[in-house]
Amino acid sequence: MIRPRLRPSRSESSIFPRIREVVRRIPRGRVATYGQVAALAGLPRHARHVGYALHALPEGTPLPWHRVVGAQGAIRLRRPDGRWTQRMRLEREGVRFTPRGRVRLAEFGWRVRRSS
DNA sequence: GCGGTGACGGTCG
DNA sequence: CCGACCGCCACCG
Repeated sequence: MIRPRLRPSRSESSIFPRIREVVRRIPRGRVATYGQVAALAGLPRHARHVGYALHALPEGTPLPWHRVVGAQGAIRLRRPDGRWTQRMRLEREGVRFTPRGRVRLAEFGWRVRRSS
C-alpha cells in the first residue's frame, strides 16, 4: 500500500480532512471541544491543529464550525465579530451561555457514543 | 533550516 | 476564577 504521505499543499494539510470529518458529525445544539475533536480525529494532543484547520475554512462553508469551543466551554475566536457570529449560531440552536459567556459542557457537550 | 505564531489545554499560584 | 507558563506541532516567511 502506498502510505499516504503527510504532504502539505498550500494551507491544506492532510490532517484537515480528518478534522472536518469529525466536526461534521457534531449534532445540532451541542458543542465539542478542540481537544475532543482532535482525539476523535485520531490526533490526540493536537487541539491547536483543530483551531488551525477551522481557521482555514473557506467562507460560507457548510461545516458546523461554530459547534467547537474551548475546553472550558469558551469561544476562542480572536476577532470579536467571529465570536459574535459563533455565539449567535449556537444560541439559535438552543445552546445557552452562562453570564460569563461560557457553555456548560455538562449540559451541551457532545457525548459521543461508541464510534460509528 | 530556523524561529515566530496560533480558533489549544493542563498545571500552578 | 484568572492570568502566566509551558508543552505541543504544522505552517509560513
